[in-house]
Amino acid sequence: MSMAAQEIRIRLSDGEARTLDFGTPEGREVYWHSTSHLMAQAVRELFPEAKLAIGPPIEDGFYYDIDIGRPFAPEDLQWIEKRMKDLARRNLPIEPLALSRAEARALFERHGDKYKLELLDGIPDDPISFYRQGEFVDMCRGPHLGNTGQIKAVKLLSTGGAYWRGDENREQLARIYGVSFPDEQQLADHIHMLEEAKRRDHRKLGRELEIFIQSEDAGQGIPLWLPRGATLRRTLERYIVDLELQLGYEHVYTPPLANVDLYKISGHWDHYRDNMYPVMKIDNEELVLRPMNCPHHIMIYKHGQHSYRDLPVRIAELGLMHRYERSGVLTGLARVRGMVLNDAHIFCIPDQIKAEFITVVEMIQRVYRDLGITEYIYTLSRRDPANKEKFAGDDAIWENAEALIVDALRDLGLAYREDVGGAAFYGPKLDIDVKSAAGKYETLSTIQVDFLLPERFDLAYIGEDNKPHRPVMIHRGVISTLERMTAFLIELHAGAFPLWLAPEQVRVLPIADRHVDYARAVAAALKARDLRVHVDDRNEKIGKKIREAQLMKTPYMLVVGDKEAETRSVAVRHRSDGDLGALPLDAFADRAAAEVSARR
RNA sequence: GCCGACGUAGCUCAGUUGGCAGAGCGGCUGAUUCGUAAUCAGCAGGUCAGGGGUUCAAGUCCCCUCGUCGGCUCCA
Repeated sequence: MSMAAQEIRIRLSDGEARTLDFGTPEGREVYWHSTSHLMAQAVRELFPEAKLAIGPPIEDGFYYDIDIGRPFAPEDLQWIEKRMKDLARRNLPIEPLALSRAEARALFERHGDKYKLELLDGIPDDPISFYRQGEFVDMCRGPHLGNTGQIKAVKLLSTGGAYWRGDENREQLARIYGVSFPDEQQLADHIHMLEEAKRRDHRKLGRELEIFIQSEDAGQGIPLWLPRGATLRRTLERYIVDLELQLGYEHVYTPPLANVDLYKISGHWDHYRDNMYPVMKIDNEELVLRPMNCPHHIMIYKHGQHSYRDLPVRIAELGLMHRYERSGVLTGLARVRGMVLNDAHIFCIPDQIKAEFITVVEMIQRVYRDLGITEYIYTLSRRDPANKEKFAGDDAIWENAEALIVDALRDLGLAYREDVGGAAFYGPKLDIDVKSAAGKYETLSTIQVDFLLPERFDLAYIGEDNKPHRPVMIHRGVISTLERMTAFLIELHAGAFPLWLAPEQVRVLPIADRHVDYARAVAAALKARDLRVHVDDRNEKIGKKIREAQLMKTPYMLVVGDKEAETRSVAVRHRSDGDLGALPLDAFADRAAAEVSARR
């Protein structure tokens, strides 16, 4: 992509002309917004009955929600795209236009534009800002490009359903997604990037690399981990548990079934029931599959008395939980119905919150470094002071907690976004959103301060004054669920996991049958160094064995033949660096073991 | 859950206007013993997602169910 500024000429609703750079978020926003209008114009010409809803720019393109009484077919997109190109080529001026409320209403009524009429009712202005290009007029705040000719390269990407105003009880509209650029090469690069994301799709790689499968018979949203996937998962489990033990967490095991009363006390039964499986009545109990682990950890905290000297108490678990997710949202390992969360609950004195927060953030940074995650942002979710009734606890507690978090973030020197009103009902939180291979940010880690559950479960510690006091809970998840983290890592690394995570680290490839014994000896020596190694002892040519090891993205392939067997060496091939030449077996073992412990 | 598309061998996919279910890879057997991305030959493998219907005849047309994919809504 060209680094030079790409100037685009725009026009504000008052008619003033300005220039923007397509390379900036504002520039792209205007550019794509105008492209969505161009698409609406094309659709209107091809489908005169079409009722337009909304057509905003999004992070990587634009969409327009349109009602033509049926969904769009792929062929429709071709026609629309072609018409858009014609309209762009005609280089129509895009001009602002002020219409009075009455004029706007008359215009929409003439077209039967019921969605626009509804939007109009929500806009207080009079007159109202419109833009016109050729025959086409759309209500819009703007700004827009000065003319359609600046739209050089357009691609309509996909269609889908969308509810009017995002409300599933209202009309279902047809949405068309697209993207556009000032230059054909940029479009080609963008399409290439989309293909690359598809190539990395963890569902595709998960099957090809034998990480997991889905079984129709086992049920929806219940992936089955294959041996190689289980090895990857076990590596993650051991890594995170060891790290947590080092950092002063105590690990526990609690079962995924619970008496529903536990979740009635916690409030989940009221707030979260739609995501829970129904109650199972057995003997005299009503059992549920838990959607979260917190109440179990609270039971463990409550089991004994706690002195202020013992706090913070950090209870951790790789906790199995089940959540009912609507069938349409299930996605490979990324969105499932049964999952294992890297969960912990820190019970502390209020003035320990800041220090605990800092420790958890530092832990997350370290874990990301080890996993190869480099791009992420912090989001502080606060209470909305204008909407206090949605949040539990009094002002002083909230103000104090938010101040502590801000203070901690300042000590850490971290830039962060704020999401006012995004807090959990029980307290403020910090989310860490990680950039995925597809370029989208998703929340993998979270740290939440909770004043409510200690209250509901009547938790206490004994203070210096020999009286009971209420502790604060911090809920924190570092590596998310093992399912989602695995999906994320597959896509991040395109299946080529760093050596320490690779399910199969080394594959030994004997050249002929007479080298199999030596190959097995090599494997045994490497296993003794805790390396995960297999021997490909099939009667196949070396080229084929290499090809298949490459396709499985095996980090190291060791070719062994007469020369190597005689000198107790291995011919090392790396999956991305190629043939590295021969090394003494011990030297290779040292090199690989060092690479594993450095987690490179 | 809603809208749409799709579902053929373990995997990737062909299969004409309805007329005998196919290929490559993989698997098995045999030959071959080979030096950095696919050795050759033979064989086996199917309730065409499941159920119902139309028809002389259904992988193909219609209906229902299940699942997958793309969206919406929601989210670790």
